Amino acid sequence: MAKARRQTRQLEVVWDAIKDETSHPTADRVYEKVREVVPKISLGTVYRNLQKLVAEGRLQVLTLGRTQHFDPLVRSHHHFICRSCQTVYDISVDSKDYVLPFTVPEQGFTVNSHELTLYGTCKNCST
Amino acid sequence: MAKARRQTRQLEVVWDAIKDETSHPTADRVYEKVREVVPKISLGTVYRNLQKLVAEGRLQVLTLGRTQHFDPLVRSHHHFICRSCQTVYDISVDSKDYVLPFTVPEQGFTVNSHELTLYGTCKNCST
DNA sequence: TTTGATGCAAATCATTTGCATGGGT
DNA sequence: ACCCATGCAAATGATTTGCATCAAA
Repeated sequence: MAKARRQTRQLEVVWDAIKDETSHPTADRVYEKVREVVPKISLGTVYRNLQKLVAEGRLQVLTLGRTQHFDPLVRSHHHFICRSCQTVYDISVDSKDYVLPFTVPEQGFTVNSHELTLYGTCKNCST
Repeated sequence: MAKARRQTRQLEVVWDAIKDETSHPTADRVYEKVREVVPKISLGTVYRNLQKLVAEGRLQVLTLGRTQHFDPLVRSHHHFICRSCQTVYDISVDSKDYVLPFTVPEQGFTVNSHELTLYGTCKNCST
């Protein structure tokens, strides 16, 4: 049987806080934002709900350094990270002509997904 | 003036421990290995020397989850991570014609490097 | 001798977890 | 009522850092 999914105010508020974010916030950042609506929410609950959303495929996780960033844009896309200001930009893959034919090390390997990250300098930091 | 580079036994031993590794060891794993040669070395020193090697471009860092893995293979290559056993495989890029060209979000962005990671199931885990 | 490198332990940072209580269903 | 979700605080895991001492140069 499927696990009971429970509709709580906290989960709803966490989702509302991130669903339209394009800034790839950290859990802590989401916590601050959510606190404005539900001041008594705990950081642990924010983490638990973010995990839940990730498990459901409603969020994607991007690890930068040691910190997780959450990203509601789930359709296939890549990231551009500015080495100067650390800002993460989404790169949508409209022109899929850019997804490449992969060659895997040996026979017997199956590729299910991939992640492409570009590093460089963004517009703002190019001075 | 260039910073004084000091040749220590610890740095040498850390390098020796990792220079031919293909298993993408963590700092802790390197620590264990190095201890066999210099039992009194401290974990902090291992971290400091790994950082040093990374700064010099002799090692590459690969972050999996919250943990850094170190990789002496510095020539351009990608990674294949098995979702089942978490093993990291190197994929060398002989034909570099294989990722570029990139389309960046807007004008004014400069791409210096990129990282491509493939996820899937490796030979051993395919049963 | 000078001062960067080390060993040790305590500190930090992000995240997770145990447990008693609260609130969906 | 059942039992998942929450709040709180303590625990964890990886990495970093302060400081006195050591050892390359």
